[in-house]
Amino acid sequence: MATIKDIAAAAGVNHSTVSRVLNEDPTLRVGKETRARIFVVAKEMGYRPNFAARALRQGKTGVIAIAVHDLTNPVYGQILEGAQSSACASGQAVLLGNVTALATGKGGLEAMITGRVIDGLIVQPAGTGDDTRLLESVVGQVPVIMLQSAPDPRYGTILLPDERAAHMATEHLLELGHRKIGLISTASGASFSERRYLGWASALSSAGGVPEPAHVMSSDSDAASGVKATERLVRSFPDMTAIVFANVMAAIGGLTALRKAGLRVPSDVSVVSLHDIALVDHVYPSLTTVSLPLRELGEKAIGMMTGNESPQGKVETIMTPEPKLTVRMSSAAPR
Amino acid sequence: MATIKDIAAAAGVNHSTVSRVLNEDPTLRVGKETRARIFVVAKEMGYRPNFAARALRQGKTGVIAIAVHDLTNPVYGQILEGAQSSACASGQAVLLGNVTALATGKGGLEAMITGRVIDGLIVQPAGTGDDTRLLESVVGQVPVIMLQSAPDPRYGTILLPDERAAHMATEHLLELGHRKIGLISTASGASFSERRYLGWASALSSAGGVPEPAHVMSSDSDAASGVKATERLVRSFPDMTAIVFANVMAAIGGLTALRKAGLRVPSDVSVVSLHDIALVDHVYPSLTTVSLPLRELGEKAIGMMTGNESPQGKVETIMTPEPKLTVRMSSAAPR
DNA sequence: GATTTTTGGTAACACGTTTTTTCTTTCTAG
DNA sequence: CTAGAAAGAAAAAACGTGTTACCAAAAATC
Repeated sequence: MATIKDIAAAAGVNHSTVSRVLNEDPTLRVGKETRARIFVVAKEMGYRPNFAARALRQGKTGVIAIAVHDLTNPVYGQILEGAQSSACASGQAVLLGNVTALATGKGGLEAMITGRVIDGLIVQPAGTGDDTRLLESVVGQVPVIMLQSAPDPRYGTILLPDERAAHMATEHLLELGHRKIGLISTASGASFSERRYLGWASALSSAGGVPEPAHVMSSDSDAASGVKATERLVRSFPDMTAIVFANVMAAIGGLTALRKAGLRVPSDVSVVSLHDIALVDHVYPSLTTVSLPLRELGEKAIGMMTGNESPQGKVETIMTPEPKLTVRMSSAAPR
Repeated sequence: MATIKDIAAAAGVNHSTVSRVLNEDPTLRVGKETRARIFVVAKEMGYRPNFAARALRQGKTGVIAIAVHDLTNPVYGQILEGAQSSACASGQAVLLGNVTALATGKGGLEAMITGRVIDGLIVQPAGTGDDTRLLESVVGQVPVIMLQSAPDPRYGTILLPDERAAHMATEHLLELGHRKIGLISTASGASFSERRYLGWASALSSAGGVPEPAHVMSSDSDAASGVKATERLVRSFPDMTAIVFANVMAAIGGLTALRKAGLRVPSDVSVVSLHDIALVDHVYPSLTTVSLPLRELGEKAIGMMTGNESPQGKVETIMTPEPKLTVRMSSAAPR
């Protein structure tokens, strides 16, 4: 509650001197003991600059919004945690948004941007129409970083090593001896779906196989959608002996679908999924996964946003930590 | 980017008149056509009030922080979604915090509060020391609402019908014919753990049984912790034929533990859990659950915070929608 | 001894609102 | 016709910062 003027009065100086001392203005020359006195007084009065006043004067708030679709999805949760902790470390704050609500205008994001509440926006797109609507309405008004999206000069982009991870997942199945390997992909049209497809395809090719686009089914990143996509795949291609899931929530749904179809995992069908979350140890059978650096994705996004250059047009791919294969019960050699 | 002065100039009036017209100041009398002109000009120039300036003048920001422990837990995700959508509807924004980070001071919440960034704080405590540390450091500085906590005159409280839900879960098992029913509770000392315990105990009592405190094991609200608690329970009491889980993530871990212990669900041990999340359809076997109104919890919290009276000391229990039992594969009559 | 330079700060304004006060004009009642 | 009320709106003040411009005195230089 103490303002800069209270500090100034207590220290017996002008309030502008307090401001300049606390902000370490290099153009101000101030006596050694005056400076010390100001610091002491400010500390003991528990002074904190008023956020609104500072934001008004400086034209920025230090608040970054991050929009995801589905807060109940642990995959996004990890990204959020990364962003959150990274933002805290640099004195920023993270404002939480829901893509669907935002896109429909109900989220008030529009007002947040034009009202200069937020300094930047980070979006984890799902590859749906909502994403592009949201993007169109905000790009140019505020720095935007799209996670896992197709690079574009209008916004910054951060990518995961999707191709590499999908390649590793597929390779694992190939090494076990599988040859008929399907892919449950993420939303068609999304940039990361593309890259994961390429990883799957390249692994098959380098093993002498032929990647069949028909062996790919699209799914959203949730269990219910994974169920349906898996049902489609096993109905169309009953001879598949293994499936790569581009998203772990879809994979969890996939296990349900396979069970209902009377297929045993891994003896009838092996399953490998991207995204190594805690949950995969607790589904049955536990899922073999390839991890992706999700936390780092969130961290890097904040880093790019708070960097001194504008994020526009920048593209970064996260290379460390590398994707890591963790073999669990859902994958085995074909019978 | 258009300011109120730009609107004023374009409409040929003083900027204060614009402000009062747009905010519908009832004490202002203004000509019919002047008012109309101001509205038109404001709309076509796309005017939005500057957030910082308004916050500075009004002494509040319209931003509410909500702190949870674990963003990757779908249970908390539902609470967040409820809070988020409710906040949006009333023109507020939700700032996301992590309890652990906040408590250690690294989260910058302290600065957010003393800097008047946030108008209020909603905390979902886990019943750990972090919660109380966080609480002590902020209570009195800003309105606080604790979810699912023991009521206290210093903050507002919102409760779920925990006892009723736990009672229903236990009753379901009793009706199936079970008599030896254990409880995997949530963090000991937490207020909601207490209430869930009472629900379990009262159901047993009213069926003529005797609730044994030894048949209760504490677990945190995550799968790994659920594994350990379940192991302890089945090791100590191999004759249990059913278990009530106070938290669904613990239940998911519990399934893993039972499987490893060689116990079949539901033929050897029946399982019922609180919290009806999408995931329970996709574990094996699918979980019988009793739902709790989590979204409503988040919504109500925002409602209490934005209500005209101070939330301090208020206590509300959410009664609608009622807890609902959904029977799935994990519960059956004992052999 | 006069002028410049350095030291150590102060004074004032700007940021964009909201709110309170004040001012002019026009209507109304007596 | 005139006092006062009401209508319609402008002016000014305030919120707490940050920043630019400026100033007085002391010290250094010419």
